Amino acid sequence: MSLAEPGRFEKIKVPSAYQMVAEAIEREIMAGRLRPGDEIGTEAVLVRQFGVNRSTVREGIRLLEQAGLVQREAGRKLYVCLPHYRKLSDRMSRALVLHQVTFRELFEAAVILELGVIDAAVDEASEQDLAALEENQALAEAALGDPVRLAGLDTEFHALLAKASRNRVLELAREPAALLFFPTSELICRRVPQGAGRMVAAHRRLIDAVAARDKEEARLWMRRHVVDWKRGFERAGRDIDEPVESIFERLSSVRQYA
Amino acid sequence: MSLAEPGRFEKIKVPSAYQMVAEAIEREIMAGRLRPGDEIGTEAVLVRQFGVNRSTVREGIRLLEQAGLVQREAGRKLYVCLPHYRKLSDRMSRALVLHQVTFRELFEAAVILELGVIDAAVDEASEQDLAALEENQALAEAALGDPVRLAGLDTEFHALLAKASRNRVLELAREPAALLFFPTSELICRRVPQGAGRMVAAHRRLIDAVAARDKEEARLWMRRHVVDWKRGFERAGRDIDEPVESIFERLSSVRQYA
DNA sequence: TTCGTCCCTTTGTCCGACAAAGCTTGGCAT
DNA sequence: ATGCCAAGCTTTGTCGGACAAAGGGACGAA
Repeated sequence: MSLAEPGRFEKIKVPSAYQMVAEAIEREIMAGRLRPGDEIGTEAVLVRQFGVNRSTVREGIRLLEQAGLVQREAGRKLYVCLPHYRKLSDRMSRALVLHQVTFRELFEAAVILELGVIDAAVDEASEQDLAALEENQALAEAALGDPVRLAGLDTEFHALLAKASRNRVLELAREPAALLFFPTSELICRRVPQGAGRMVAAHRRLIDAVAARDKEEARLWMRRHVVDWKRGFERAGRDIDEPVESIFERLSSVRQYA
Repeated sequence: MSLAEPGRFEKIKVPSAYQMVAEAIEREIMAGRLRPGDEIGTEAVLVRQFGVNRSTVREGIRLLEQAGLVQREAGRKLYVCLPHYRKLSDRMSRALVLHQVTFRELFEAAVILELGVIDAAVDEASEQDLAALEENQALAEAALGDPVRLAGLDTEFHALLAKASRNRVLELAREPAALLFFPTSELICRRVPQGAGRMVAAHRRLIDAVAARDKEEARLWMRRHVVDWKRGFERAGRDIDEPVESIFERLSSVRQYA
């Protein structure tokens, strides 16, 4: 029996060399001594600096690469970069799927998050934000018969609203749920005849309310919009208490690690 | 000029072998053919299955390891595991810091998220949840003079509330912000004399309101509690519009990759 | 100046090797 | 028979070296 058992002392952890390489570079980044855009030396340089083998350096770099802290440009130079929201959100979404969260959890979180977003968006949206929303709306009205395209535009619509909120914390908080939530709009638009029309109509009202800085109106329509999703989901014959994993296959992007 | 520029064609991506190894294993996990707890073969087995070198397999495994999809037990067997919220949230928090979000963004998101949490907690909290909150409260009352301990208990209090909401989507959505938000309570408790007392008093009211299933009361005190944080923050001489990176050093956990 | 070619650098992959730490097995003492 | 211990096998972490492919730069030709 060699497993650590609870007791007087903590289990001693011996960090491996590749972990220490990753941590060392990460510390430089978090401390601001390496800034996004800066180049990290070549593998050969790192080998000399850390005094470990190139294989070890490479394994360490893989950790940072996966964390989104460094990136290779076209298979070449290695440089520091800001972890991109989308990538992080993808990971969170996968975690939610693996934890078998239900559509109900997703729905209830979406109500809270999207209401919060619309509140902030009414206060903060700029002309550019409104223009982007209008453009999305125009595309959506032209795609009323295409569920796949429409679902994509719905997802984008809410992402644009989140950006208009000018609150990146909120933007990041809602994204994982959104990535799982809105794609099911595709299912709804296909199965429920009036679904697409109601969705686009709600978007119209939301844009107008944001433009008019009318918070009450905006909240009202956002609530209707999200509740519509729930109704459509049930009308499409799905159970709101089923785990989301059932529809996840189509989401798994091929270029997860690219 | 070899950089891909926007134009007629998408950039061609050539996935490397180690990425394909990671993706292949990830697909098995996401498809449910490998379940949490299952063992993944030894490196030698993977070498034979994928027909690539062990170094390549190892680099692929590093990606999965960092993604939290696989884990090694005591440096030995490799097995599939559920990505843990805490680890994902750490990563998100770091991203927020690197993106230089401000305390204002953090504060406004916290208002929305914590109000959402308390709403759900009032509906869903079980006896066990309440017992855990009471225990936390007892410890906090005994630690009124210890800012560090108190800040930790405050963070835990809100995490317990989130768990009581029985909504894992919400729980995960709030955690990254919480990891940055509540630790500053330490600063407040140290600098603002009445800070600690007000905090513990608010927690008391929150527990009671949840126990009484009184949503209005709970929302009221949660709002006061969070606004108190903001007031304390300003009274401690900090600017709400400064980026959070300024206080991040103490958060960077040493065993990020362990 | 612009273009194409050659050469050097760097990455991705492969091969082989070895020490340390787990696990297994077989023998030994009780 | 049961329990303990040591030797041996397995697996991981690390190392050293090697090579093809692709990027980048220098150099010369048009």
